[in-house]
Amino acid sequence: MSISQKRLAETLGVSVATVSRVLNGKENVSPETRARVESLLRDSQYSPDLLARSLKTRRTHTIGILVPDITEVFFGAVIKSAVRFLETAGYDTLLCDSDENIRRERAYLDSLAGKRVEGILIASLGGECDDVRGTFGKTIGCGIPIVQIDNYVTTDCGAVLIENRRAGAMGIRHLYERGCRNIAVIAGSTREYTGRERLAGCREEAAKLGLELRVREGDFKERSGYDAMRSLLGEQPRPDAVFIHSSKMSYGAVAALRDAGLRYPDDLLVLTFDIRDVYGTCQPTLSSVVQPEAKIGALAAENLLAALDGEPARTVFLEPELLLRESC
Amino acid sequence: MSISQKRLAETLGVSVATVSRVLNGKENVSPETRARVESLLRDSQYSPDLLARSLKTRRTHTIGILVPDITEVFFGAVIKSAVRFLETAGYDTLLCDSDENIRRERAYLDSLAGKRVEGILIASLGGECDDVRGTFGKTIGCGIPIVQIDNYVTTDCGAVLIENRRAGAMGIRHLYERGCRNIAVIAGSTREYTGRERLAGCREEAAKLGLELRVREGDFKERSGYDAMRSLLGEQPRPDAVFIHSSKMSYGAVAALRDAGLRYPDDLLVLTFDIRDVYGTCQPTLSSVVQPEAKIGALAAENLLAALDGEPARTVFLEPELLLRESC
DNA sequence: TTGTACGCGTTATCAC
DNA sequence: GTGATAACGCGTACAA
Repeated sequence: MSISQKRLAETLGVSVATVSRVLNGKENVSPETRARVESLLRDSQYSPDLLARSLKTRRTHTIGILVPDITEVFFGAVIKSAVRFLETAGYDTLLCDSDENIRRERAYLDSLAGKRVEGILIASLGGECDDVRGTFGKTIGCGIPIVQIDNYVTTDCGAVLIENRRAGAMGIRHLYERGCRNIAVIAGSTREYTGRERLAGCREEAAKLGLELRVREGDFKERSGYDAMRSLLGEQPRPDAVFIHSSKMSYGAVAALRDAGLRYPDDLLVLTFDIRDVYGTCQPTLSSVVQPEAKIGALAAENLLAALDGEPARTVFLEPELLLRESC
Repeated sequence: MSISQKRLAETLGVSVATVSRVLNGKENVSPETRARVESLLRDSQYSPDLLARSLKTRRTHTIGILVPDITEVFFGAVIKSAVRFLETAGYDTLLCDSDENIRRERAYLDSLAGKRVEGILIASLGGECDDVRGTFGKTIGCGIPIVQIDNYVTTDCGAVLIENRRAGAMGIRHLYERGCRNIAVIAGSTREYTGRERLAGCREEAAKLGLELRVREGDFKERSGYDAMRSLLGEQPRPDAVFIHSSKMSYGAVAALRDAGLRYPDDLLVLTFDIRDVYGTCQPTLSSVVQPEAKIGALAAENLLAALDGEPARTVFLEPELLLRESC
């Protein structure tokens, strides 16, 4: 238990109002009393009760950030960027990891609302549309602005994300230009927006180029990437390129490739997603479609703060980038 | 703004007390009134004000977790484990990333105290001892129990961590047994406990074995690992083994090795820290001294909850483990 | 310059 | 079974 203003006031023989004034740096307090209060403030372990303060001022200066997996490198970068931006703007952050669990996502959404955050940045797991509308609906109904990142599940609030179809198309086009005509895709879950869109982009581009696409669907995690690649390698003819739609699935897929005794880019080309791997830990180095994480985080935060000022939150689509290394 | 109990009560023609009773599932309320309240509760977007509730009940059921870098794989695993444990025990979590910044660590510590968390799990950056005592002192003075993880900076509160000296000794011993007599160490910052202890363990074991140790000090991050390895390779004779004390430094060091045209384990053996790399992304696979992350997280959380019940928080040292793969 | 009093949304105590 | 009402810690309008 920390001491309260009331107690401070009692021991000092002044009123709580005076203590409060000193704490908030108000002008109308005499230098002597101010000095006395500040002196006591230093050695008595006073810690202002932010809950009570927020209750009174009706402001928390707090933004919630909710992602499916905090250990995903992409999310880590986005979060750090957003948190720095918000910190500069004087906002505190509440970080939540739903662990890819839609129930937990909802629980966190309720919890954040209960904590009276002033806005939320969310990479939702997004189910069916009406379902989602229901989930976000309650939060928005409480007057809490939301900005989506990564996953775009509803038009009811703003979003900052890449043009995922373009990312898919970009990958297929590149592999085609490298001479591949027998391309396989390991897609993320099509129950999620990013999974669907990236795959749709691939299909569109393939259709334009007159290509057949072999598709496997995973869940964005290592294991599903491993299994999908294994399954693809069991087919004849073997694909001449594989485009994998998440970083973790890519690592799994590369392991499956190696376990099958195959090598990239010799036996087939490999194109990944969200892998920068600056230090070339994975050899040969992996080419990848990457997102501007820092820009996404900062822009989403900026967008959200604008929404707090009443502006309708915008939806911004950024350009994905093709990071070419050795794998294709 | 979400609706309040008062408003609900008004529209229903009952008192706030009744609404509160229904919300808290108290028995003494008639079935009919309960039904009426619950009905209204459903379509009016009521979200209980957790701030007000905590202010009144003087409980937040919230634990703060503060680490230097949320993207570090080790911390990610510890956090997830701790959060799950706390969730099961009915506790909420406030996640903070100090970004290796001691000033930010202190700011978060104050902020968490202000938010009236009931306990804190911290992997501190830990400076000089008195300094630290000052930092934690205020928090502990407020009656908030702390349990340290990873870094052990003060005896004033409990801790859950590995026997870091043993981890260092274990690594040197293993490399010695593999025939190495010219071992180099890339240590973490000796201004941090883990950096100091791991290095001390190495030195002790080396002394026992009659070995000279070549030591470089880094800051746990990739770049410093790269630079340290480069510097080591510039020396004659070249070391026959390198023991690197963090995962990120290891990736940097491996890159430097490769850039120098050398290979492990042929040209020299490599032993890393905190790298599990289940899918063998880095080839040849890296041997590593690893920590039981899940156990650390759960045990630390359990320890902290016990401290909330008045038990003095214990300090627990766990065994590091040697994960042997191909690199040594 | 300083103090008194009120209210933020809850829960809990006490009457009825 | 239900309704006033006090209190949690804080900021502030109003009085003094």
